[in-house]
Amino acid sequence: MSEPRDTLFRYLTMLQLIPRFPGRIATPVLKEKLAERGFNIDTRSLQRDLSQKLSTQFPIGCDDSQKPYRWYFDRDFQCQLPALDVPSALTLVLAEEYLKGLLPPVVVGQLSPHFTDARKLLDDMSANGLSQWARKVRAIPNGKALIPAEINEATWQTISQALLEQKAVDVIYLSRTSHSEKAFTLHPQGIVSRHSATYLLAHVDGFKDLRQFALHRVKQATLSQQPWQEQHDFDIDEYIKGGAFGYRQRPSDVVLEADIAKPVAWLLQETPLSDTQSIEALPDTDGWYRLTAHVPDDQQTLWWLMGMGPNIKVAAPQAWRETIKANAEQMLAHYATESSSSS
Amino acid sequence: MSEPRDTLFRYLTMLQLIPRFPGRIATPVLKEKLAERGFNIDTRSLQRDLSQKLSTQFPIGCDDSQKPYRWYFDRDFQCQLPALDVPSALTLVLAEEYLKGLLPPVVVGQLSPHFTDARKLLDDMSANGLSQWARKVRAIPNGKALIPAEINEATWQTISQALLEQKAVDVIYLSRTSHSEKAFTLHPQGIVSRHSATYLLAHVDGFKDLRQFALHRVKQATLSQQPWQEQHDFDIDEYIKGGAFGYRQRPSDVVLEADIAKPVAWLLQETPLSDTQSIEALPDTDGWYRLTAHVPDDQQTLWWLMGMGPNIKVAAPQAWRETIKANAEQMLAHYATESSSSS
DNA sequence: GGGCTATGCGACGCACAATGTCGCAACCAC
DNA sequence: GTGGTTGCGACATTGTGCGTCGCATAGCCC
Repeated sequence: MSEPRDTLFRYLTMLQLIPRFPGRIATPVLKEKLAERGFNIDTRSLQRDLSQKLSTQFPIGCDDSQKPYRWYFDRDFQCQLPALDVPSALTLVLAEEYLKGLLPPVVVGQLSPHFTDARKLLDDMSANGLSQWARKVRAIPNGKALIPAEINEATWQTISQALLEQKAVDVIYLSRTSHSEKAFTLHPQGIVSRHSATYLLAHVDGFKDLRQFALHRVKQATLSQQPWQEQHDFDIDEYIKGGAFGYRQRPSDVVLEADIAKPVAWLLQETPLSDTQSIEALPDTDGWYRLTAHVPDDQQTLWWLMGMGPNIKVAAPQAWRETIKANAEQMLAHYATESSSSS
Repeated sequence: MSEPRDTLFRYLTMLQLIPRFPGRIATPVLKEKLAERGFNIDTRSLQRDLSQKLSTQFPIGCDDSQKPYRWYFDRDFQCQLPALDVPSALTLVLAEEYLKGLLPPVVVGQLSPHFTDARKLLDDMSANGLSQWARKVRAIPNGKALIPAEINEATWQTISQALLEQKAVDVIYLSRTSHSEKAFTLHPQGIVSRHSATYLLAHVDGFKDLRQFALHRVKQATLSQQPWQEQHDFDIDEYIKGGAFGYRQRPSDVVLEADIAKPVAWLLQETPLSDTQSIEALPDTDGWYRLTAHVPDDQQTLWWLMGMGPNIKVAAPQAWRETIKANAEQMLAHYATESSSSS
């Protein structure tokens, strides 16, 4: 079934099968994969295509140190098939600004071909002055950006691959005290990215309990020979809600009632707390409003409320009110004692 | 210069020049653009390629209601040239989870071809059970996720394009009080995305001052005939630092000194506040540490400190200490009065 | 309506590009 | 050495990419 017009398509398939640099693919493997997809082609043709057609027109390299040659794409080459349009490129730029503070640099780096692609498009477009756009677009992160924990590129590659392909990994892990390195075989069950750190949820080989491993403390990771052990009843959402990351959440929502100052009212009118919120002006107050909303009963919401400081007075639920009050009292106590006896 | 092996390359260029659906491109325009890029080809060949080669192998549509036919890609088709690898796909999934809470849905939607691509890869990969990965990966946002303000897709397209191509726009804008719609001609100077709302910074036609326009209050936007007015000395970072978004920042850093409880110390050891921070255990305290760090003197940092509540005691700078103390006092005052009057 | 232009499309034919085959060389394993 | 695997140059054949021509259709202007 070597229909003639297949040529273009076959080239495209080849280009898709050749991985970006850290990866490589050997000629016979490529032939095999092409055959799987219906392109039965002679080995010789493949060789010709690679060494004469593709590698002269594309940033494709060849590792000819071993005999079945290995082919790979330049690390940062990228080509979108329908090219990016302007709005998408702008969105990518915004996305990058946000993600830089949220994900470890290496992980964002994983997407760098996309981002550079977007930047190039924008640069090319405003032919007059280059990088005009860079002076015009900003993302202001939601909270304070801590410095994301560095993780090793190879680690990320291995761990993410192991998780998704359901394999075990052998890791060398730096324990929290930072003094002892230990070797484990882990059975990955999930990944949670939170704040600026990323954690692998896994069983240690031979144990039943799930533990968290900070990826930036993994010194080395390789796919393991051990068969992967699945935890059948694992539910990552349950796990998180269970409080494992300090985000305990009771299953049900609560009704939040609070008085809020004008700036908060404005903010919430634009970006509501929930889709059932109501805000009503309070009479006889200097610009205060009554807020009612169904919100999840979790740590995040409580923090947000506390972050608003004196601009918000929580009336219900009672528990939150108590917490906030106790919190303020404690803080005050700190500063009161500290100013007199600051030892 | 019709070197023979150009064919593949020409096809690729064509595929890049054909825009995704909302856009369309007419055959003669395509010919023109190809010529610009060095592909001088007969119109007939172009037509043949489009109607016989590409549109049978790719999700490409044709609007033949008017005579110069218009061609376009299916709305959600996407093809990465070096195909996505597993780690990149996983990163995209994480990125999407974060961005959903940060950018308006339509803007994230702009990237949906990328995300669906990633999901498809992951689904295909774990051939055994579909969407395995979806049960294994979570991103926990940094702060409380408010509901992102909805904006109109056409609005985003028009505004972003106008900003980047330096054009004026005619908009119909719903004023903050939500009752009156007004028509303006705006001269876009920048876009700021913050929390879950996105703002256009622009001059109103005929005025010199810069104003903020929330994109979700723009009811309609079209490119204007008016020539674009630039504000030459505009610097978006200065503007933001000036406090326009409630993030006043003094130019210099300050030295933060504070006592922090053990959990905070752990957090900061993993994801530091700044690259100069030091954390030392305090003797004779039950797990408290002394933190010293150079941090920017901005609202964000102050909020973060306040968010830590009683787990952190700020010693310097003095101004922050006062602010936090005053804050706690005010809050306590709220609850003290309210608990006596409202219960 | 007539003529002009722009566009799409079928047909034709030539040149040359794509591909399979063969033979040889290099390398590796045993 | 021997056999298997892979890369590569050469060659012949096929057929396809592409320019060209002619015709049909649809506007547009006088």
